[in-house]
Amino acid sequence: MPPIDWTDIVSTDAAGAANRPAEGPSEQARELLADLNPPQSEAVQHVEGPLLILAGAGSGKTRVITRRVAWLLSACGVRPHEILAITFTNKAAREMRERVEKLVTFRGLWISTFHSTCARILRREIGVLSGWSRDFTIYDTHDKNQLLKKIVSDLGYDLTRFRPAMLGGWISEWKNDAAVPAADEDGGMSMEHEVGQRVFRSYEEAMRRNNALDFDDLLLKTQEIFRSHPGVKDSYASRFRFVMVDEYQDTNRVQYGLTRAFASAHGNFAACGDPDQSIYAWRGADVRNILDFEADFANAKVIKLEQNYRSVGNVLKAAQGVIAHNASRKEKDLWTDRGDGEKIGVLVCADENDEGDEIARQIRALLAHGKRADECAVFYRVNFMQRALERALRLAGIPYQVVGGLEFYARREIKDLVSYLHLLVNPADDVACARVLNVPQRGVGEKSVEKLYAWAEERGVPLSVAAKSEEARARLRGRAKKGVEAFAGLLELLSPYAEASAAEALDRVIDETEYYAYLGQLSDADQVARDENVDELRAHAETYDRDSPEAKLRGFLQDIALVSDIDTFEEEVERVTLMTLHSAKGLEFPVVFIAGMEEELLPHARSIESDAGIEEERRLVYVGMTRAKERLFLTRAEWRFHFGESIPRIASRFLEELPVDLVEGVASEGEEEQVLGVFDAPEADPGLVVGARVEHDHFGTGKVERLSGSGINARASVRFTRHGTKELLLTYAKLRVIGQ
DNA sequence: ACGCACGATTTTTTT
DNA sequence: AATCGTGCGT
Repeated sequence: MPPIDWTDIVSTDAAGAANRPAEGPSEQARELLADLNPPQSEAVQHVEGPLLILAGAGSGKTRVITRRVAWLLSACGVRPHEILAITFTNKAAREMRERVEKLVTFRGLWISTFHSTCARILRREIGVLSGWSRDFTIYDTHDKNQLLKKIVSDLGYDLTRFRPAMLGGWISEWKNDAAVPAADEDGGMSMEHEVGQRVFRSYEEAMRRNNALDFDDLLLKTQEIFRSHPGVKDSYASRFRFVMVDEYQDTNRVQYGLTRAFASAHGNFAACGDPDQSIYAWRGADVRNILDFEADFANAKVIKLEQNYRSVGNVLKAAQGVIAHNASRKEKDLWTDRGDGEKIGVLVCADENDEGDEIARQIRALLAHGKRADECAVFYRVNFMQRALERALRLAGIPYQVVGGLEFYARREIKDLVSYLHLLVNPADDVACARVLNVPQRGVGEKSVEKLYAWAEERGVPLSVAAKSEEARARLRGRAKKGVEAFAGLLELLSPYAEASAAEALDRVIDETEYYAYLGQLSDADQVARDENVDELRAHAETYDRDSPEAKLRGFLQDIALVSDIDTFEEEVERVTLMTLHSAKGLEFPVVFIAGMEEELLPHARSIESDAGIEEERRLVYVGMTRAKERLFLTRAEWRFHFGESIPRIASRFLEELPVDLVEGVASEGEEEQVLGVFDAPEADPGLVVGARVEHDHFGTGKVERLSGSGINARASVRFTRHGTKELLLTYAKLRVIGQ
């Protein structure tokens, strides 16, 4: 379909066009509907009023959303800046933008996550809240824990009893519920909660002093501004005449409130989601948001998308067989007109290494049958399972990429450099300052940092101000004093670069701190990797500058604060993908493996006590299974290495919920493991040698130029008379030898 | 101030 | 098994 230039359709009268009734859709706009089924088409053409799209797995949801955006722009005279589309990840946002761009050309459309949207709004509006400026830093979980650690020890509590991560979890819960912790049965507040409350208060004060916001704050402060300054809210609400939220089943109450605020002026709100794929209740997502949609938005139109275009019948039926066991669930009829496909492979393995090897073996067989590595994915419940799988794939020589796990931006060297950058833009950021004060080593130890902190706190000024103050430095002596002086000089030198482009500022920091030299003297096993990571960060910055030249360093920092694991996932590369089940949401692969189908892992031990917990785990399995287009394998191990010891495992209850007739390769307890049928490499034809003339069903006759690999990976390079040279996998391409 | 050794603790899932 | 934090010795 050729791109449509919406400016042509909307006409020259840009200001008035949006308020006029839509003219009949053009020929080109009609093409947007051509290949849609009736409910999809209806959803795309819905313009005014609330709309709920209940989209089953693989039902073409993304296609509907992108088409609807294109439809609004090209057929309804809506201007791009009047649309706000919220996605679950930045990656989804990027993809949606690309897909809409293929249909219509536009500028100024807001497509991003809740967090990015709020960050963007706050950069403009946060001035109305006292304490924060537009240069605020976004603290990630690590930064937050650092700050909490300092607070807990300043307040004199025991860090092993009150772990920062645990307190951080509580604080997040309290904030999002807008509630203080509940009292105990006996009416009093437990010691834990009392400490928690105290830490909470200190934390909030510190965040204000540091001009910092955590992930929760991004949403909450936006909401707060909308409440206290209705004018601000109205300006956004009237601007965004059309609001769309994807993955609505995974929104929390604050996001729900924000959604209502955005849609308050026009009521043109479209939500899209699937209650069966709600997998984030543990971080506050509330399925009621989607279940109560019709009650919340009067005259809501509800459209169900029930045709699955993704999976073969067996995959879909198996997934439905599992999800049907959820009691609290609305019935749904998903169907597919693709064939049944293969049965679901269930593999029982000895231990986690065997499980990895088994998966690697299956993948090699699939590769031999013509699949590409990037068509395969392996999902798992918890990150630590990644290691055994990686080991097996590496041993088998199968290229792979891991999504998430050890995050790029969590690495030490990256954190160091990014902290310098944050400090330039936001000198009040004490967490960043404390981190880099002695990086590279300047002889400034813990004691000296404490002295500077004390001086700063007496005056209520940031740590960086203390470092720059001669008066504060007078409290130090010797090497420490010299070191802080050097640090202050460095900050002075770097400060103009707060206004520079991301790459310029970063390069300046790297040069002035002699960061590569520092990494060099760091006697460290993964030194090379650290260098590479820094290079990668520089490349990131350069790319960012090129893509968004006006955004500069500030924009870059905001961007990288909000990247998620899945955002770095590359689909174009020919590699097997390893990721958690949570990351897999919204993706699809021809071949899917789900590893670790064991009790206490899937369902996870921490979810096992409550029915709600079990049901969420079941939905997680459902999400994983429905990612598969053609072939699905579920694996489990009978022993697994955990906490340094081998532990016997029992099969996941979800395996028993699979419809028996859709499963192959099951080994019941104690029985010999069966091998699934696909893998045996056919005997190689002895006449197949370099120089042999061969015939292929598709490419006709040709001559063998080169042979490589062996067994199921044996390949031949053949120059065909009519089709040129092709590299063929022998187990897949049936070559007949017809002469020498 | 810094390096090393020991011991504790860890594993949900993520914006 | 591996990381992280603590405490001790230099």
